[in-house]
Amino acid sequence: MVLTERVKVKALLESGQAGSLVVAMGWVRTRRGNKNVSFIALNDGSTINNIQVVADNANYPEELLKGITTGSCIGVKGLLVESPGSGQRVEIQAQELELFGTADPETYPLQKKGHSMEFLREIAHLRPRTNTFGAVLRIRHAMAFAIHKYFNDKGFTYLHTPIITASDAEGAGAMFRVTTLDVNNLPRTEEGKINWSEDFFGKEANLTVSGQLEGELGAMALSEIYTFGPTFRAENSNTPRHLAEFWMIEPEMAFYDIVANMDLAEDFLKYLIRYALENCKDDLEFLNKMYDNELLERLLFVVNNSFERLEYTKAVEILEKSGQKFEFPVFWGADLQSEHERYLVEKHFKKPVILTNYPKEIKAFYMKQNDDGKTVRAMDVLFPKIGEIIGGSQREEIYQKLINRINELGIPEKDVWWYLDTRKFGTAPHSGFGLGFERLLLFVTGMTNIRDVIPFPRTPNNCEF
RNA sequence: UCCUCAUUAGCUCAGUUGGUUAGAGCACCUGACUGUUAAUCAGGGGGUCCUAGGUUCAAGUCCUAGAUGAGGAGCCA
Repeated sequence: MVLTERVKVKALLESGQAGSLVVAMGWVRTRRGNKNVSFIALNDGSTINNIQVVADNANYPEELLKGITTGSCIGVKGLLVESPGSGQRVEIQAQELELFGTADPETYPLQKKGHSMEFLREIAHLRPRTNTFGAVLRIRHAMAFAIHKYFNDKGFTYLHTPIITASDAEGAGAMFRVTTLDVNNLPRTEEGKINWSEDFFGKEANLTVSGQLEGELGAMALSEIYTFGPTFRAENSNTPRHLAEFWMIEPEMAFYDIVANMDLAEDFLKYLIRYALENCKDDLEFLNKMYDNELLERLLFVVNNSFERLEYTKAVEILEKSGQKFEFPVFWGADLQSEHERYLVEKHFKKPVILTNYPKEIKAFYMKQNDDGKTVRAMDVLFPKIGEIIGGSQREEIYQKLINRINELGIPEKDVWWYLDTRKFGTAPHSGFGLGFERLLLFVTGMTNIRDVIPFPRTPNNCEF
């Protein structure tokens, strides 16, 4: 069988050109049949749907047929014909069968029955072969592509911010250290401290927790940029919404105020969800059927309704008047807890909410200070079930205000001198936000654990595969 | 990291107030069936009851510690 003759299953199912001789290759999902005939459900990952291969057993050696079990890999050459059976429009009447790789049914872990997500996480090297992960990974790809398309079409420049950074001022959480020093024999200074000047970069280095600060440098030249890359947080977070290694999209725009920032965030999210609805129909329908009957409805609702925009102060008032009993008290100045956010999104407004103008004490140093002296122009986009999907702000562009805040917080100027330079030379009003890619995927796929929307999740105590 | 719950066959789970030889469905193997759709039907094999201690005449079941997993919380995207 000639490999280059292969046609993808998706194309075969869509072609409807019955009568032509075709070659298909893929992994066997099930084989049924009797003494005379075998029905093989074949999948190559190009679509969630399988193509049915029909083989007359008499035409093939018993050894070959015996090897065609769930999980094995085969090639088939045959006639694409209209299927007499119900359940599929076309099927392949096999003329040649080639067994590329067997999968011993006694030891192959995947069965044709459904498996728990927990079990599949333990065999993450094989789970892409399941319907669920095939669907999730195709949707993940579609969303990554749509993100680039959206920004490209809008004239944004894709900026590659560094993954290794020596700046510890991002303040977004604990970092993973990057070093080439021998950890069993660390060089010491005369005071007995570790001598980082002997390390690879001549100073302490870590994996990035955010590309934002460098993103701002790009925006101060290219006007509109975005980053899309891996991000690392060494927090000991054990939840269905956190990963130690995740992907983040961070647009940063000169000449955008907080309102333009919100407009972009809302338009962006709606574009992505609409893109999924239009381009991942089969996969979404599968997920809707198998996991979450309200998934499609929820996606359509978000696309068709405007997000609620609300100031932090108003949110606190609503929560105080709600009569709800919360575990954590609500008062002006308190950081909103999950239960508060969930009440606003899922009970009060029943739609996505954008909260703005938070107290400056609970937000990062770089956020634009309001004239009231108390709040900053932060914005959090809150989604049902997911919580915070986007965090962003207008940035403080006035040098003196920014440096005052840095000093208040005790951030060493020498670490961020290059960041401060943007405010010194040709500063501009600007804004940006960060979208957690896997959190977006949680929402779009209806999966409930973030470890199930990334191929190989990294979490505390888990770095397998 | 804290709180709660769980861990029994390859997978998903049942297992009564502690009491004989630990069960089911699916998967797997064998056989039957001329077109099946998570095929069906009959039969068969398969167990470190998470680990280590302890209580007891007797522990899958009770107690202690640990490991692993899940949910909630915190941190955040």
